[in-house]
Amino acid sequence: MEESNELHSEENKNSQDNNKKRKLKTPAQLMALEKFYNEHKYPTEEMKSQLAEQLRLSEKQISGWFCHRRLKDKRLSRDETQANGRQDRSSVVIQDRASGLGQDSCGSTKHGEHRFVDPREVESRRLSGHDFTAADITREYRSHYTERIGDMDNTSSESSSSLQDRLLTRKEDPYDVETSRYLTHTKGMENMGYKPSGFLKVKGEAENAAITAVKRQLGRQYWEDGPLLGVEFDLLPPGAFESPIIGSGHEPSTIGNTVLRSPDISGVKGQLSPSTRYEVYNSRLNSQQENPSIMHGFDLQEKKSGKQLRQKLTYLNDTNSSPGKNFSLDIYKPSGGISAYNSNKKDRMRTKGNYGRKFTSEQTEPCSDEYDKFMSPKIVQRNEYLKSRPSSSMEKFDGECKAMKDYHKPLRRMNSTDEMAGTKQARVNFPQRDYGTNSFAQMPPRKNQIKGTAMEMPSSFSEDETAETNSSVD
DNA sequence: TTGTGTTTTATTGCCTCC
DNA sequence: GGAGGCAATAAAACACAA
Repeated sequence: MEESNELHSEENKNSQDNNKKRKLKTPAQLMALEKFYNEHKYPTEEMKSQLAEQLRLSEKQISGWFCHRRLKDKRLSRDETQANGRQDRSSVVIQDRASGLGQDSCGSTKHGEHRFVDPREVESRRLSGHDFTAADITREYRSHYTERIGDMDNTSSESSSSLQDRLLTRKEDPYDVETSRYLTHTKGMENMGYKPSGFLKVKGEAENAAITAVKRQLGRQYWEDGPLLGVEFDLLPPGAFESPIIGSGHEPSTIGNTVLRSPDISGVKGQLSPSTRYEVYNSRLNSQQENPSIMHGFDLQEKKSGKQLRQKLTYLNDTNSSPGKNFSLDIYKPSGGISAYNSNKKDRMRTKGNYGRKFTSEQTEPCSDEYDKFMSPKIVQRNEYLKSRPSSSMEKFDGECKAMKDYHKPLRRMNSTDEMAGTKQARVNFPQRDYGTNSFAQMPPRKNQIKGTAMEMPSSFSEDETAETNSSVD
């Protein structure tokens, strides 16, 4: 350990030269990391190196971040499991079994029983294409990128297990509608050749049974595309939440033969779905980029709204991040961990941490285009992905980075005057937006959306997107 | 403004695999 | 033995309530 200590001390010296205190990752870095994490929970050294270079972080930091990220996933999954354990022990069993496939993304070598499938092996296999036919890969990519183009979540067999787990183990919450929807869809995907691996497969089957049981208990017909478990809700007034959540937003989104509706959140209390700060942040950024002014306007008015609204919005957001919704809401959503996942944290489903953090002058955006890339409108990402998928993630990484450079050139920060203007603008724009047919990125951001940091974050809002947004409204 | 609680980041030690 | 990873821990950064 002496060596490592020396190394640490050396690094400490170096780092301390720069800053004695720990540095927070910038949003760009976080997004990049999250995105990469969702694709590669166990990045190779080369990947780490490139990532570090691109994000201007040390490889050690990268490694550390990934490690902590995996731990976070694991911890959250565990907590989630415990939370659900009382209500559905079978779920725990299933989950534990499934964890060997990916739930334990860290593939802890300490847990020998999980070693039979090393996540790294899965990862490498995924990378190398083993275990998948070319068609499977194609399908995976297709489902991956069409389900949520530009979305950080992933449906790949293992890398999203954590999120899937969290999403799929929530029996007690209304979210299960989405879950069942997702499972239903998963079935469909099986028919299409998509085979959920490991956890998804096992979990899905069991979950269906549980959902069926719930349906029976309710004694009412379960709506595949309707309100939650036989509960009908009154439509929200168009002005609710200062956003047209209802209105056009209730127009079902149609993808293929699947009709997806934005779930009615009225009357749905609490039971927030998992959401990482990053997710929140991401969703905020999505909202912001869609129309930065909206954020500010909303933020200003929302401060008085309190938790209730936050929860609703959170649910909205989370609902949209549910797998089932991903088919229509191609939102950049990571499969990241949860910041609020248990009873203790339900009320904490608000933005915290990084998203409100201010970046010091020392904390420069390592790759503003990188940042923009991940902030990029879904359309751009869709085009990116559909156009051509780079042979490697890093290539894609680079490509996107460059692409976004051009895309967000016209961006500039708003000054306080702009902000005020934006606030006004927001009030005008809000009711016009079609949340039903667009991603929830266009939904009203939550309270505290980019509080304080809003001005510091490079906006990806561009004229093109303005046009796009407006056109969608029209 | 301050105290408290949470999250993130960094560090360290140990373990397992190669 | 080195590399990579996990777990525990401390501390910083932050949000929020009083």
